[in-house]
Amino acid sequence: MSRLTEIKKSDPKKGEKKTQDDIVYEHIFDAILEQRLPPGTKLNEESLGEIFGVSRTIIRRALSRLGYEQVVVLRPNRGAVVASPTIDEARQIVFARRVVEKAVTELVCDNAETDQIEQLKQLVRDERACFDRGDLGAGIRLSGEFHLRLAEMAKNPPLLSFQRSLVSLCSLIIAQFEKGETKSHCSYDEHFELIDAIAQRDKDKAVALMMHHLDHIEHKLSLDEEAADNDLKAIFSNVRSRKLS
Amino acid sequence: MSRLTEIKKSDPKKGEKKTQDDIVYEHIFDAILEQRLPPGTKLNEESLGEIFGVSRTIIRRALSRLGYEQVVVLRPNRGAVVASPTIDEARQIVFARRVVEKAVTELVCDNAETDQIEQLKQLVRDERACFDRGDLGAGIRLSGEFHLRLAEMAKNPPLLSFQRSLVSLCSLIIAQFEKGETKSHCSYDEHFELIDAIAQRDKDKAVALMMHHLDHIEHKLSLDEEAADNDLKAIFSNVRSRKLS
DNA sequence: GTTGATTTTTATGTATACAATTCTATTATG
DNA sequence: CATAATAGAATTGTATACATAAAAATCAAC
Repeated sequence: MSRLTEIKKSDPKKGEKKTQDDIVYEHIFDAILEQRLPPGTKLNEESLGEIFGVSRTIIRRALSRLGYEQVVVLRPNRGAVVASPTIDEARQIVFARRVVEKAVTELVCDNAETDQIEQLKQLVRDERACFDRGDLGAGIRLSGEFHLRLAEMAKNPPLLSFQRSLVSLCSLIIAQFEKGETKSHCSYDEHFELIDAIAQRDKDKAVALMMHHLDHIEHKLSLDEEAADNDLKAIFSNVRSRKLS
Repeated sequence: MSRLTEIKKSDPKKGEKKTQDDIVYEHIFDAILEQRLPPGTKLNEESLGEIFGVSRTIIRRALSRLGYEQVVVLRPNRGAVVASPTIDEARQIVFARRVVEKAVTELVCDNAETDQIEQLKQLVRDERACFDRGDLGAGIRLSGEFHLRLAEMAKNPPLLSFQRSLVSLCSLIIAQFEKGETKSHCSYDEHFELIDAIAQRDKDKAVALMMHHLDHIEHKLSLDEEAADNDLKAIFSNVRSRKLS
């Protein structure tokens, strides 16, 4: 396999303290968020090493970090795969996100500065642009970044770190349970509403909007559950009329 | 340095799927929780490797996991040290814990099974025994385990993983800001009360008790802040009567 | 042809060697 | 005497080699 991405060792750009495994981590992370690496994909250490032009040491570091965030599943002696949460696990993840997002939203209403709010708006404009031009992958990533930016604005590093894990897991869930349907991704409307509520320092409204926002994800899960159920029933609809083995 | 702990490679005990870095991770984790490794301690990779009888590869894995949980601080090219949160950071950690513990407590009130509650009680009895016999270290660890057990009972893996990080950070905070004072560690009383509320499925009471429990930690921080302030004032009380430089 | 055992191959886990960086001690200089 | 510069030691970062465990392929027997 050829080296798609050469990592320069000495790239003395401003403020770049990123180490090599950070870069690999972010590339894989983004690829998962943008659904270029769908749930279940095996992540071979040597292949990744060749792709990024680094040794397995670096790849393993990046993978174990992703594993800690539960975005990939590390199976001892059997390598890493992109996580593919069940519907139940997805519900638990969304629940955890409700808990965190509520706290984050309230903190942001208290602490947000006006220029930060302006930056948020720009981010959502970018998000809208992506969806408009059909770039789903980048759109989903920016949608996730919106929520990460909120967590940053809450100025609580532990919550931010947890949010990072939850946002990527949610992107994974969306990737897994929302095959093909694009229209549901018009989340930017809700993002704009949320920003307005925050700008008005209206905690109750902002939290309500956020919960409503999460309801949408959860609703999809129920739909999918029914669909899967129907599929199974369809697949085995002939069982009763046949001899069982 | 001698090998304090030999790790057997083939120890086919029941259900033991622990890999070597898990074991190293837990040993260091426990040492931090029990305050045998005080905040600020440098964690030298080679020394740790000799102590545990493994190569730096394993040690680095364990350290980066601890770093991800923010229990140790990883400074690029400069090694790992046990985290020593400032009072502000401590407040943020306690805040995050309020958020998680509230959710956990409510979930546990809904889902706790009677035999789990009995196990909890036993745990707190053990905790009390530790403090009674003066084993602060083990007591603090069991106190932390009480909260981890609650998070397990909430049956929400993402919340549990976050709780794990927060509990160890809180132990660190207690270690840092509560030097010498033992009497404050009579948290087991509050733990018993909390168990009762859970057994009665009284959500409001349980949450209130939990918040009150966390108030105690936060109160310590304020005390310590004042103390530090007083110390500084005492140290420099002679400045005004002296020539400055 | 299907099943099961055995070998071969591939991938992961761990140790080690070397490179790059930071820390420390010594010396030089004002 | 303090400060700066520099050489050396110690420590971390990365690549690689080897050990070990899965997975795949081959072959045997039925």
